[in-house]
Amino acid sequence: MATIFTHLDDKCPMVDFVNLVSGKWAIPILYRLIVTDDVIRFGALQRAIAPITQKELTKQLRAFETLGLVDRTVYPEMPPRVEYQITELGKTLKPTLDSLADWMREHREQLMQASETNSINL
Amino acid sequence: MATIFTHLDDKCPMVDFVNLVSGKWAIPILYRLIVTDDVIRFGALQRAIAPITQKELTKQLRAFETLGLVDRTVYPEMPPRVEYQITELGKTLKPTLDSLADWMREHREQLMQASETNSINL
DNA sequence: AATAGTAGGTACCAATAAGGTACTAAGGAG
DNA sequence: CTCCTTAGTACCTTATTGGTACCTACTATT
Repeated sequence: MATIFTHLDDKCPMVDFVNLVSGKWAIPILYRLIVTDDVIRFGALQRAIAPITQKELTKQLRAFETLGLVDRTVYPEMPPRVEYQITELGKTLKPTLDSLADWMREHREQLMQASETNSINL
Repeated sequence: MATIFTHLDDKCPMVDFVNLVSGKWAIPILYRLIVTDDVIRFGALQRAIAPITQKELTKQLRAFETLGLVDRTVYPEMPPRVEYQITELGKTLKPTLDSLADWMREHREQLMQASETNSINL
């Protein structure tokens, strides 16, 4: 999951990045919270990032809370209500993730075609 | 590893992204190839992205080759020589990854401090 | 009144991904 | 002769992820 400081070296900021913000669903979760730009409940978040599992979403959100990227508010009701929101620190990732989303939208077809013609494990 | 198309939906470009460009070391590898902007041998690449293992680097590079993000040239010599280079398609990721590297450099201290005070699994 | 659905988890087990050696090839240096 | 080189591969162990089932207590349907 998140944050193994075994190799936080200056050599490569990306290695630092994967050590701090790791996990398959990390970027999709942060991106969804950023584009929402408001509080969002756990269930709504999960549906937006489908097919992430509850367990993974919980684990990642807790890690992001620890890093100060996400705020978590629990309402002691039944059934439970928990609201999440991107922090100011988390919002500083917006330009970067917007850029990544644009890149993906622009090159999705080409990438899919390449991997199909070169036959990859489906 | 790379490319499971089970859930390539339009809902979230980031979910598409993690399905195409997946793996812990994917971003560090692409970033290193992009900043190098020239051919680089397997060993040099591995040392630059330490502590990645040979196996992981090989696996990811093959996946990127399939996606058309990386060129691979084998020289039938002994000891073997294999050179890798980012493609034009791969270079289109440069602004995005530069932005991510800048973000990491700018917020590294804050993130590390947050995770230390909030005590995370080391 | 008994069941079904709700939302945010947790516990447990299976599947997958990643890491750690050791091994290979042909030649050159010591 | 032995060691060292490089880009892998094979084999095995560990870490991460996914797939159910279960819990809480209230509300709506049957």
